[in-house]
Amino acid sequence: MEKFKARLENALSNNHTIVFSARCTVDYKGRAEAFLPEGDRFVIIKSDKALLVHQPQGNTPVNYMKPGSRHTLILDDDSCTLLSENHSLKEYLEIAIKDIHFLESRKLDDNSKLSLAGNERDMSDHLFENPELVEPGFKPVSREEQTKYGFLDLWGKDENGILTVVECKRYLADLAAVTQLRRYVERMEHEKKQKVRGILAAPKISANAKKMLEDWGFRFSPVDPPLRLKRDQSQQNLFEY
Amino acid sequence: MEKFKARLENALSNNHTIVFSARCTVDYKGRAEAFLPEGDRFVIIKSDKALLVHQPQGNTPVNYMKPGSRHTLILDDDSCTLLSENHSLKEYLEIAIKDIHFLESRKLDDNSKLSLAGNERDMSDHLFENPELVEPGFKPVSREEQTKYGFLDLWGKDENGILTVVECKRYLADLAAVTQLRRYVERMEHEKKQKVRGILAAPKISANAKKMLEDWGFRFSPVDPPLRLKRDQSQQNLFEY
DNA sequence: ACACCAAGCAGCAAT
DNA sequence: ATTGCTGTTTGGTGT
Repeated sequence: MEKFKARLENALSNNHTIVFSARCTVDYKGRAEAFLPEGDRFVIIKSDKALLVHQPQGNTPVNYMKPGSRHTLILDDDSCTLLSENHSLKEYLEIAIKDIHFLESRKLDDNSKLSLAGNERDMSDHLFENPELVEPGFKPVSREEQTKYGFLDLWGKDENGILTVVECKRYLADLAAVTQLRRYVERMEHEKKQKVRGILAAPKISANAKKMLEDWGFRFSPVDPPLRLKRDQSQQNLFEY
Repeated sequence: MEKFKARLENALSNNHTIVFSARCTVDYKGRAEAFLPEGDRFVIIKSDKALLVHQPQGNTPVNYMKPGSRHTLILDDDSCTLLSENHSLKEYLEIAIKDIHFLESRKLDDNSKLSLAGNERDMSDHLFENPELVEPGFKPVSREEQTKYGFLDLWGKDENGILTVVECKRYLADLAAVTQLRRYVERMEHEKKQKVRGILAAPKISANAKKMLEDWGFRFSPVDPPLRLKRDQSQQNLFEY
């Protein structure tokens, strides 16, 4: 335990990224309150002092602390407690450690950022540049525009010159997407004192959402998910088969 | 590299939970497409075959694969590639490994589930049992009820017997919360053919949301966040100071 | 399986 | 800092 404490504190003070495996219980108190009974988990502390507790299953950490937390190890007789505090967020986490399986730490050298294609912004860009996909005669005017009643993905005029608001969804359009569109349409009608049309552009729409959309006189425009990243020849790889 | 391959494959076949640190690049193709240039990261593979790539900063993994993926290590001359595939989700991830810093794995014994208090359900329970917090004279009838137009947190009758729908939010009530409430109110008016009131119960509301709420004749009821877990004396601990 | 919704949401951009 | 909104959202619940 003393060895563990020394290694952990050294790693923390050197801004290493740390992972250890331990049998433990976890207590959390902050935005909510939670307790996790005894079991084996991996604990990660990053160089920005974010902390993650991972069980052997599932995509998400079972407990965590935000970056900028303070971590203190308190030794008991044959156990120890890792206390994580974030006073500014009023969040506190306590890992009662019964047994330590291993600890590794390392100064990670990584300044890279993920580049990603195929998000909703790409989709509204795509529709802005290919307006006939929304509907024939659609003339886009603006996209990604902030208003008091929300943030418009895309708007323009239809073939008859009527103001038209388009809300994009990458996958299924649901009830929330319809109410979102409706809010934008109403806001624009109120601002511009004229009739405004609403179009929901997505690959799919749920039955309930479709009914609500039609109740409100809006239109669904089936649109494929946005294009993928173009990659040069050197990045052609094992994906193709 | 051959040693790494042998250890990784052994750990995978024994359903260990694995963590290794490596200098690598990451490619993802699936719901979107992404590329992460070279850097040092931790990679975790869980016993359910979920995979996470963590950079030294930030709360969330920079890349990941869902549980049930298949992982294969392909050896090159002085490097190797970890290929993760999820055919049913059509997702593919490729980690091109330049250097390995360490690998640890372990069979984690953990059947525990997190117990959590202070979520939105607790809040609607609390208001159901203490209806005067919503407003004087409010008589709750039902909560957590599914309808065609959505899911009602709480509804009942006000002091004058008027049907009243309550939407709860644990923190800030925003524009989306107002449109959600509005959808429920309209649905219930349509179903019951009578006037229905709407109340948004939350600790706070944004200025824009408040304006929209009032435009629609709804009311904001300031309500404290829900109660925390009660803990017995044996669990009184280091949090208190 | 689909749909709807909360999340200790996180992270980002714009005000 | 607050607000609004997307997310390779995740995870849970109900139909």
